[in-house]
Amino acid sequence: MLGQDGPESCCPGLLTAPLAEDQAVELAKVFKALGDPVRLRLLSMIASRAGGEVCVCDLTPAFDLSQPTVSHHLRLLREAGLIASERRGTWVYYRLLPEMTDRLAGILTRPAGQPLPEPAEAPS
Amino acid sequence: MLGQDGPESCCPGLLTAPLAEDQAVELAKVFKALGDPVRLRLLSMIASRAGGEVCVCDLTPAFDLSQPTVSHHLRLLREAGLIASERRGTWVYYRLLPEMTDRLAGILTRPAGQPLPEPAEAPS
DNA sequence: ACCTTGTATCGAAGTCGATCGATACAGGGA
DNA sequence: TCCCTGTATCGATCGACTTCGATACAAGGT
Repeated sequence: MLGQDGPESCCPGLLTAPLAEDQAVELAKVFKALGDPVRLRLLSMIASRAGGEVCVCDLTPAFDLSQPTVSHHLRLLREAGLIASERRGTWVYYRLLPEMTDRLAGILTRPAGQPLPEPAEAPS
Repeated sequence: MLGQDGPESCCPGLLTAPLAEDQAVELAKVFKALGDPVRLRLLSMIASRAGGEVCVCDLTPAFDLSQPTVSHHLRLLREAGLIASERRGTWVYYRLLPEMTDRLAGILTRPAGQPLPEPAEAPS
């Protein structure tokens, strides 16, 4: 997904060169998963947890939402490649997949020397 | 917007501490603006342009979309604080606001030493 | 003043997404 | 085996979003 580490497809960064259509579609799925306050809070609760794992039973009561709704949001985060889940006995634990957040951070980081903005010419 | 540079409110990062509700709401607006392939391509076309500015008249024909639709997407990117616009004569030029992408990159960057993930105990 | 071109706003149509209650599934304990 | 708890899936509802055509607005040229 998202080109992993092929040197040509994924990593020149959003801010360096125009994004191809299919790369944009893939990236948009991940950003869309982050585009909800509940999912952002879920992600930050999972990522900031010492030990790297959180039980769903600790996440659900932190929201004024039904259990199916929280489960739905966790599913979207998982399908976006941001978190992974593992069942151990009765409980399910979620953990951050830092490869994806690392990739997003890289995509949003502009190269060191940004050309200075000066007024453009009138277009054709 | 989004706490600017108060040392307490915005910048500990998504991955370090649980996000407060209102911070999550603000952040989600920006990520939601990035959660669409058309807007991602628009942003990357604007950001990667030498000179730092792009005329709308150069952006619109790059999509199989009506002119009002492209204008709508540009508006959402602008309202998210990702780009700014300026009219010069007949044409309108858009440019990247790198403060916002810088902030997102910082928010998605985890601190150097991430604690090693090891299985958690059964919850109460 | 009028027309022409570039851009934004408006209102409507169709699709997508968040949320819920009901229900199914998984696993441990009596 | 049966029940109880934790979690996921299903189906429906309702609001939000994307898209369009029509139209308004801005600015330059004739």
